[in-house]
Amino acid sequence: MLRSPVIIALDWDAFYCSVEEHFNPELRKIAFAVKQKGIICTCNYVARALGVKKLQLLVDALKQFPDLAIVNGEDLSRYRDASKELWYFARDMVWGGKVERLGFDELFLDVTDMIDFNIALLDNLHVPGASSHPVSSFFFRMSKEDPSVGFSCPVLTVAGNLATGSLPGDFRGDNLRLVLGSHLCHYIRSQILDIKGYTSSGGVSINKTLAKMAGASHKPNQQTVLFPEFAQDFLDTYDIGRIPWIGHKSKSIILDAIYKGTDSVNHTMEGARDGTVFNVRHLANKQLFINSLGQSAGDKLWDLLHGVDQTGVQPTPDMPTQISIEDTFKSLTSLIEVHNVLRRLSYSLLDRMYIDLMDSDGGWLGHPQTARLSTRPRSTGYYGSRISRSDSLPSIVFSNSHSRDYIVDYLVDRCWMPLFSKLIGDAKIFDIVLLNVAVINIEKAPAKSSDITSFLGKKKHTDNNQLDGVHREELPVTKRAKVVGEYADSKGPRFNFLGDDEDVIFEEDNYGESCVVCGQRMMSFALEAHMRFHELGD
DNA sequence: CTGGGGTCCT
DNA sequence: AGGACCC
Repeated sequence: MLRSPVIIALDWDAFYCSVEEHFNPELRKIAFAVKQKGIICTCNYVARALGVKKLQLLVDALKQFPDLAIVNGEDLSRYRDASKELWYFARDMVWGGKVERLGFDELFLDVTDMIDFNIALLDNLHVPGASSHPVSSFFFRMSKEDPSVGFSCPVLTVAGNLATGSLPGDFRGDNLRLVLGSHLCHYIRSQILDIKGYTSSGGVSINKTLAKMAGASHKPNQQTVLFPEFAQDFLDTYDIGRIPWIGHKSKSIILDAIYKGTDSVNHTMEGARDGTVFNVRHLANKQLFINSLGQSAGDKLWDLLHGVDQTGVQPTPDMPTQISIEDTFKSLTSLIEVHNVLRRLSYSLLDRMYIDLMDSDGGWLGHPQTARLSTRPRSTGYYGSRISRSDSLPSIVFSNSHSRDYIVDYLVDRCWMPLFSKLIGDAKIFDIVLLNVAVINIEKAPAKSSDITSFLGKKKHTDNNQLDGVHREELPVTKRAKVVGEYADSKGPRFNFLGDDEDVIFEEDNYGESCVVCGQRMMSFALEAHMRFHELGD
């Protein structure tokens, strides 16, 4: 018999606020919001009770609620740290570590194996011929090895809310597995609250989308189970735009396709078209979805309307696939301003790389291959659209023998500024409201091994790619010996100088820079004044 | 006025 | 390189 997965969706309540309350418990009692620039990105439940909204403009909220306390949340470090801690904590409880993170505050847990193991234990208690399991209390085991690790739960009842308010016809098969899932969900949430101090909302169902939507239906600090026999009824009342993975664009395309040819006067406003799942299901069909959205997306979204979500839990890797730092401004119009911002962003980016890509010994766990610079021009395209340019990332960022200052200067002048020139092209005048620096294409470093020869044989090619010629020439010869020494110690690859046989003459200090405007070479510290010269001159 | 991040697909 | 989606 085909068994459905058991998926738990967890969502930390008002996450940024919870983190701030963790640092400052006084906040717990008052209405406060976390702001980023001119917007309230989230607020605690005390504030929500007053009517403060998420994503509300800060000025509007303060007009309406003059006493609302405001915390600046533009620096995400605290939230990122807390997010990682909670993710690891949850992951340690889930067999096989099958936990996927979505944003900073949501997790998907595939607990199918844990449920199946415990269902087998429950079945051993089953009396043949009896219509249901005879036990009202059951010890759910959280460890295969240690039978004393786990929790007791009443297996004849569901923990938390029911998505449609009704119980399933029977408590066997997949339904029983979801009932166990609800108790597991409750236990995991209790552990997270008791040990980490964070409340959460939980959803339990047979796939990620249904679990996520179930969890969102009762907040905060609650959980909800959605049995598959009620999934369609549950979904049918929702607007399609509220189904995860159906965004504004897809919704618009779908409704356009359905209402194509109807009187546009009557349907100028989105609200005039019925976008409920029920309505869309009955007015459209799979072929219409595929025709308007393409085979892949059409197929996927049509399935979603029917509670079918084939995407399993994809365990989030320890290393991110990209790291980016950005800032927004009213207006940035001069190279010197851009230069200064890129400098500041580069320090943050380097710090992030040290935190996310290094092990405790200072060895690199992964090497980004590409640097990407993104901007948002003031008023071209729709709001939020970005343009970007990328190039290979100078390997000096992996150096442990250069100062942070040196590496940042190098990055700004040799990487970000040239990319910025490429971005603005021939235009001498620009107006930028966002700058984002990112390192992407992060290649996982080979596992540490004492077997140097096999390691070299495998990594020779990529290591050669990783080392750009400029940097190779600039490394002082004393560093070269040091790096090779570390290499032999198998601390993980820094630079590969093997195969580079000829002796290179290194300059004492080769830190000259070229001005991106006129190409003149100068020391980095002179660049700022030089840029100002250009500003005044033009 | 309209964050600061992320992932995956095309 | 951009665009869709998520938070």
